[in-house]
Amino acid sequence: MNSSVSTKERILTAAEVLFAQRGFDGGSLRQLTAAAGVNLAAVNYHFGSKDRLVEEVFRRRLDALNAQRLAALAKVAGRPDTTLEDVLAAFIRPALELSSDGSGSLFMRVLARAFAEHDDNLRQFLSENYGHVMRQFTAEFARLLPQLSKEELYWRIDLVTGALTHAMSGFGMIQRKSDVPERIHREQTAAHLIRFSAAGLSHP
Amino acid sequence: MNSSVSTKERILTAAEVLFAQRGFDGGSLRQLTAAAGVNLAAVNYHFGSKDRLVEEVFRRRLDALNAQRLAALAKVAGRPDTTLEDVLAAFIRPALELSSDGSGSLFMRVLARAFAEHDDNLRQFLSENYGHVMRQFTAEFARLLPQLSKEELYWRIDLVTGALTHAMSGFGMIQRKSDVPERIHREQTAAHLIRFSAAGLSHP
DNA sequence: CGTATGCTCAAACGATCGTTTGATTCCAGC
DNA sequence: GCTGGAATCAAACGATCGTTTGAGCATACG
Repeated sequence: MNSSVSTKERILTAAEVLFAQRGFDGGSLRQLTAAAGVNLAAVNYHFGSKDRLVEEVFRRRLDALNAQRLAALAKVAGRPDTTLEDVLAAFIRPALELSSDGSGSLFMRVLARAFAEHDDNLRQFLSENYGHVMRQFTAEFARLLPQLSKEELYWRIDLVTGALTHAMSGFGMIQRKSDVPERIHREQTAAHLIRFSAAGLSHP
Repeated sequence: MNSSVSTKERILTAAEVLFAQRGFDGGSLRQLTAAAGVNLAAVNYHFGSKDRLVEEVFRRRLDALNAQRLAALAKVAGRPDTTLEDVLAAFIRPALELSSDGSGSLFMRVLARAFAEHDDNLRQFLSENYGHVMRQFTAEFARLLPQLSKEELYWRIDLVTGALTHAMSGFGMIQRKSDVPERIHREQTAAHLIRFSAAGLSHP
């Protein structure tokens, strides 16, 4: 009874769900392979180790996320009529829209969780692979907020990231208990985040 | 070579350090008891189980934190000349000042990590034991921000919590690499958080 | 002095972990 | 139809986990 999707992708999808629920240490390969309907040894065969599987889980989603962020930023960056809200939307909306493909909302919890764990290896991985995205956003924020010192700007962007991370990590959970359609809830979250962050960033 | 501090407290202190570094699942009782210089069985003897030890780690710090928060809030709540920044300071400063006793900054990472993990048991524990604190703060915020709807206020307080949690979780790490005295760094963090949050909370 | 109580200790328990192995099945290419 | 590499499988490996056990030690009380 082979399904149409490959074993590798079934593992990746099941990994997102399991890691979001139990964490990276808490979710075992036996639980994972049982949920995915594949053999236990398949993880080590296709990915080499559990750690490399975790890395692939991140890479698959983050590549798409940061590509969307950069594409959205490119549409508004450098233009004279661009507002702070435009740049914040480019930064925030793709992160929340990851949930549009079903298991994406679970991945957001995985990411937020890993981010909060401050694992040094993960941070280095994120910095190496996606640091240039943050650099581009920071440059555009600096252009729109010339009155802020570099240090002040870094501080405020970090607080925006914190609010976004927190909202992402709670997204899947609130969603579960609510009967509001996911799309609407996502829009509300994005709108609140953007307005809150714009006010926090631009205050004198 | 018995130290002057009790075995129970040595375990609790070592637990904060270990759990902050490795997480609750990643840190084992053998690593913990080795670092604390006590026997492996001491944890189960004094606390019953690893889970109850984790609970005690939280309770010891959070009792003090929320007592400080409520004391600070009581000084300003209900008064006609109280500002939004005053209430935010009562909410934020005790959380950051937990670091003043050395291993406290590690506990902040533990707490932020656990909070991000959205463990259902932990959330229930926090809600049952410290929910009244959040309720009092929410009431005072509502008094100072009468133009906001209840729903709008909940949203914004949640974003403030996210920014605070994020700042707390990064506190220990940034501190390690910096040569700025901890007290100064804490003041800067608090000042940025309060101003950022006040702007985000009070925007129209 | 005898003994009860609180605590510490080395050792072992069963369970579960990530990983490896070697046989087996599958399927494309000659 | 045969062959060879890719993929899957059950089974086992050694390591580590949280927890339990029972003997040993200390101190306080009758």
